[in-house]
Amino acid sequence: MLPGEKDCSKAMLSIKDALEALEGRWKLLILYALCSGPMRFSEIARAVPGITDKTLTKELKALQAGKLIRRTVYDTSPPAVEYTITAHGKSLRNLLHELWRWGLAHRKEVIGK
Amino acid sequence: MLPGEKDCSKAMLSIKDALEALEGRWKLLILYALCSGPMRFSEIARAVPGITDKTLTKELKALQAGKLIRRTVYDTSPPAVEYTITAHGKSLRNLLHELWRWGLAHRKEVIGK
DNA sequence: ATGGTTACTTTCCAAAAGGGAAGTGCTATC
DNA sequence: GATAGCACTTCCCTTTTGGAAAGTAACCAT
Repeated sequence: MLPGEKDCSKAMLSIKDALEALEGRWKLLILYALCSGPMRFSEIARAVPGITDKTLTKELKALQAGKLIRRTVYDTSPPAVEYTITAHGKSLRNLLHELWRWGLAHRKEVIGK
Repeated sequence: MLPGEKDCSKAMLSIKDALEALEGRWKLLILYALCSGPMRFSEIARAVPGITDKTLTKELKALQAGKLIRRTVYDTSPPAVEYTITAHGKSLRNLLHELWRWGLAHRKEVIGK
């Protein structure tokens, strides 16, 4: 920590916090899927291309811990479990939108014509 | 791939592209540091808290491959190497800003008051 | 001669990510 | 009676990530 870094590293630390909460290639995709409404486990698994059951379970737990989604169990049989995005999770919509636009541009710029 | 998923999964794939290009906890922090102007290797190492030389080297290579930064070598001794953010990299500024704001809110919401 | 700076690379190693496949307990359906 | 769906969990195994520390070649300051 050198002098003169204070303001810069404050923003740096906030960004670091955000990246820690959203780390990995799955969390934002899951949140994006949940933007269109509550979903059950198997629905999310189908909506997020390539994710395995095991990974989905883990990511859902992490998202709950970060208060980005809520888990509701309905006492039916077989039990139904619904995942809903929280207000805090919804506040990522702008970011998701930016990511979507940037991903499009990036594909044009780098991946191919 | 089920019917009815087309539009949704298109956005999903764009977001996936973006996440792939920006994966890991370091790339966005490095880009944030470079937003304030070109920097040399050791300057970036100092600006990004916690990163090691090895990791920095690797991430810089990935960022170059993704056309997000440019590497310029000055033939002095000892050699000076400068990293500059490209226009494509600069197009992430909104995203970085969103991340910064969201990180602040997240800390208040989850990590503690 | 010694030590420092620059921009890395290399080696070793531990931890985490994550895929595949199978299992679980219950129920609804054919 | 067999199969399928639900929401997971468990096991096994490979790959990836990434830290710590040392090395390197060239040069400069003391």
